[in-house]
Amino acid sequence: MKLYNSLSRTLEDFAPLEPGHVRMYNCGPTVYNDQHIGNYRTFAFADTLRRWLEYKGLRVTQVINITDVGHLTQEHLDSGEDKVMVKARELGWTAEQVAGHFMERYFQDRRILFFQEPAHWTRATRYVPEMIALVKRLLEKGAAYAVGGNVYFDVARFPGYGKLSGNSLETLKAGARIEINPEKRNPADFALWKTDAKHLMQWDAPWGRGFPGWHIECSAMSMKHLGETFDLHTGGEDNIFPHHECEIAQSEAATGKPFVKVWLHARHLLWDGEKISKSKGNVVLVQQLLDKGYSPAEIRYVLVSTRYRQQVNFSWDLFDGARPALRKLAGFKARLAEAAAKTDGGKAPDLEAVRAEFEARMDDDLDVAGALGVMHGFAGQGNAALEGGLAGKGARETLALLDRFDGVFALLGGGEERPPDEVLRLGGERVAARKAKDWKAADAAREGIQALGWAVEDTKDGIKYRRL
RNA sequence: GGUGGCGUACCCAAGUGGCCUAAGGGGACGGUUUGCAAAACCGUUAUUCGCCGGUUCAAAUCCGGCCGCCACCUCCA
Repeated sequence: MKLYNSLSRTLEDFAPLEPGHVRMYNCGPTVYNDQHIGNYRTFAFADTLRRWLEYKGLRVTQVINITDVGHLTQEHLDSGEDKVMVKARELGWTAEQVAGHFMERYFQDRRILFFQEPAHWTRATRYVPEMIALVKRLLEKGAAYAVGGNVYFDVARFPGYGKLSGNSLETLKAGARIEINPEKRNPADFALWKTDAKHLMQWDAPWGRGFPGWHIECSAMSMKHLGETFDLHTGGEDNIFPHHECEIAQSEAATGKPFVKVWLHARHLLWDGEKISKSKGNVVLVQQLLDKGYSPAEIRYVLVSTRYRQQVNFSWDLFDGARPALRKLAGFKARLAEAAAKTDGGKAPDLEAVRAEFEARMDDDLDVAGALGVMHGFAGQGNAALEGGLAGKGARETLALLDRFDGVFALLGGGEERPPDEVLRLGGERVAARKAKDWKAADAAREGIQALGWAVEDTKDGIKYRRL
């Protein structure tokens, strides 16, 4: 399979360092706030990547980090407060409570959206000793320096600095909006450890009581669980610089080995043409989508259906379109399940050809849009085959392939929702009325059901209900 | 100022040198089916890929210029 490596800026054939076993690290959320739909797009990409690797028979060791130490923001630089601290003050909570609360909300959303559990959740606060050890190692190698209780990475000592982002020390200097910090040897030097008595979260370190720099956590945690060189590292495009650039610098300076083989970055999504941000008031949460009546599968469909490397512009229209699109696939699956129980008959579509086409799409840097197109074409062919009498063994084989595909997207797993009792009661009335050919009463029952937000389908196998 | 990316129908989106007079989904319209519907199936909906040049037997796909949009360089998925 091919993956687009941000580091080489080319499509590369991917093969894990250890045959059959992929080691992957996903940059996760900073838990000082609810994660919005844009965040979940990136997480959904990582989830899909893992599912695809597993489809291909590879074992995947997945690590997802949780940044539960805040990091300094521009507007709070003077006060020395980070995001978690600001939030803690707003809510009157401790930093731990803030992180714990939003982490729980994040986990809940992930369950709702059918994300798989990683092998390891790495919370930054649980890995401070590893970070300190890594900082020590960098100091010993002369790649970092301590000054006034702080430790900085010395970018001038790492020639590869800039290889991921395309920046160079010169261009960074030219566009510098970084305030000059007299402690630093080079303005691009970044903090590995900050000594700060006022910070809410502090740990003892050889350089003073304080807190770790942002970038060091990912290097320490990923290398602990995945080794000094591992296969895949994902994140949002905003992580390319400075975060991932700095991770590469400190990791490779410490080990002398390549850090990550393939870097994968998901592009951001916009909402109605604008970047999602609190100040624009366009932050959309998973819970809001659920409240509006979109199902988890519909949300997932929208999140996943545009290729991760493509910037996407979200709007309510996209979510509205997901229901009918998904209905075709879910209806196909339900019909196959019914036909599977009957005696053999009809002719199945060319399953081998469909499978090959689907896999070719996914192998091409996770072309989910293309793969979904194959699934829709498959549903079209399959439905036509069912109309032509496909049943029994052929239906079972067709269903098995559909299920196999869906293992990658997790869109069709949810069972049929049971309609409310009132809908079922009216449905019973409609059945009786139709039997008596009392069309007026039958129509009235249908209208009543529709008023409750449900649709009916009169099939030869009985009445069926579907959410509008 | 520097760095990276994008622009395909009403909307979303695949395709990156010839199977393209451009997948697929949504929407719209017509047909089959249905008591009427719904669902399903069949068909129609871009001779054209931001604009202008160039390379080539051949370009949405390569090159140059222009226009527009976005991201990063500061916390951000």
